[in-house]
Amino acid sequence: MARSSTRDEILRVATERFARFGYKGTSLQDIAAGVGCSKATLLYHFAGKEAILQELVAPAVRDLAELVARLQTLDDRTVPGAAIDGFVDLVLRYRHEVSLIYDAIPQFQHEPAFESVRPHTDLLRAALTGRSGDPAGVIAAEVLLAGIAGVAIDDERDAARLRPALIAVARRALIPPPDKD
Amino acid sequence: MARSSTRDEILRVATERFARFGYKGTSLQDIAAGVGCSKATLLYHFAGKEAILQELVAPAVRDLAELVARLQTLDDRTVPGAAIDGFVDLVLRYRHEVSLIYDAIPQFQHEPAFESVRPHTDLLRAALTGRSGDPAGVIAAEVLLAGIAGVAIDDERDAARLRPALIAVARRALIPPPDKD
DNA sequence: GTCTATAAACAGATAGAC
DNA sequence: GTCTATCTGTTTATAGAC
Repeated sequence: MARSSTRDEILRVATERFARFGYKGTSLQDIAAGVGCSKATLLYHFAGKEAILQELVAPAVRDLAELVARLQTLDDRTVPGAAIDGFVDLVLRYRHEVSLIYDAIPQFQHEPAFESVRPHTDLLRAALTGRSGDPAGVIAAEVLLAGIAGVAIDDERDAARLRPALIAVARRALIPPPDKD
Repeated sequence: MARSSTRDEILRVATERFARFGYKGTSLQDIAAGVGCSKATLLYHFAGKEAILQELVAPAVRDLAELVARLQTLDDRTVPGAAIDGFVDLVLRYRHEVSLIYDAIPQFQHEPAFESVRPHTDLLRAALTGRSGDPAGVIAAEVLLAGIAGVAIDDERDAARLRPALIAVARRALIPPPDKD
């Protein structure tokens, strides 16, 4: 498996444009211009605009599922730290795709390629709170999930520099310091 | 000042649809259907789709400017707490509008109605960090700003219940606990 | 596999009747 | 102030030549 070029280039340009201007804000024309081909060529390689989106997010959705499955094996005490590390790594590995998923979820949440995202982020949120169910903790976890994803879209910044800062803020916000009595 | 009805109803429906599906994801047709009138009626009351957007965000942008101006008068020690309280209140007062501003900024940041948003959020971010300029602190502030705005869009939840939880997570993440030596 | 040409649907916006 | 009808441009997608 290797040679394809045009197909890969379409995916590369589409990922970048979708993340910058949103799914609705990017036309096939825009992508074709970026690739240097015609719209018809795009639609030779993909069944439609939505098929490009689905192929784009598939690896990120798959890795989210893997992360959540791995977290299920941990106990309530160790799971928040692992969830933080895992989510930050996921988001930095798929910066463009994650922001695109946030963008497209309102429209495509019931499409096959997206239907697992909501339940998995629910489990991830539960893992971040040590499955405590505490309402304030749940809200804190949501703030961190949305915030980390929102910051990661800005790919001007070096992932290696971003990673420790994102992990640090999440730990400070979500993991209570040990009692001092 | 009182009677108008149709015009107010257009703004109400547009705010809700823009927040749910994004500016690009909402057509004049969608808004007209929600209001129960024709597209032509929309365009009698407003110069165009963008004019609806601008009128929608104006109060939120104005209050953001007021908040930032007020924060400028505070010293570096007290400013982070005031910035957190002020931003949470702003976001809860304009839940739909704030998420809409996040959505529309990439496209309209240079339009008159939006041009003050970036500089003001820069000042707000600086206020959240006590103007320390510490890179990790700046990233933490961005995570909290984006995360709080992201959570506030979900208006299923009671603002009175959300407020203390949002303030608590922001304080925990952004304001270092007093030294214990 | 890639192109040009074109279809079909939809967008925002206007004209003019009521 | 609201409507129907229409214009114009853009969108996704297809047909068919090369």
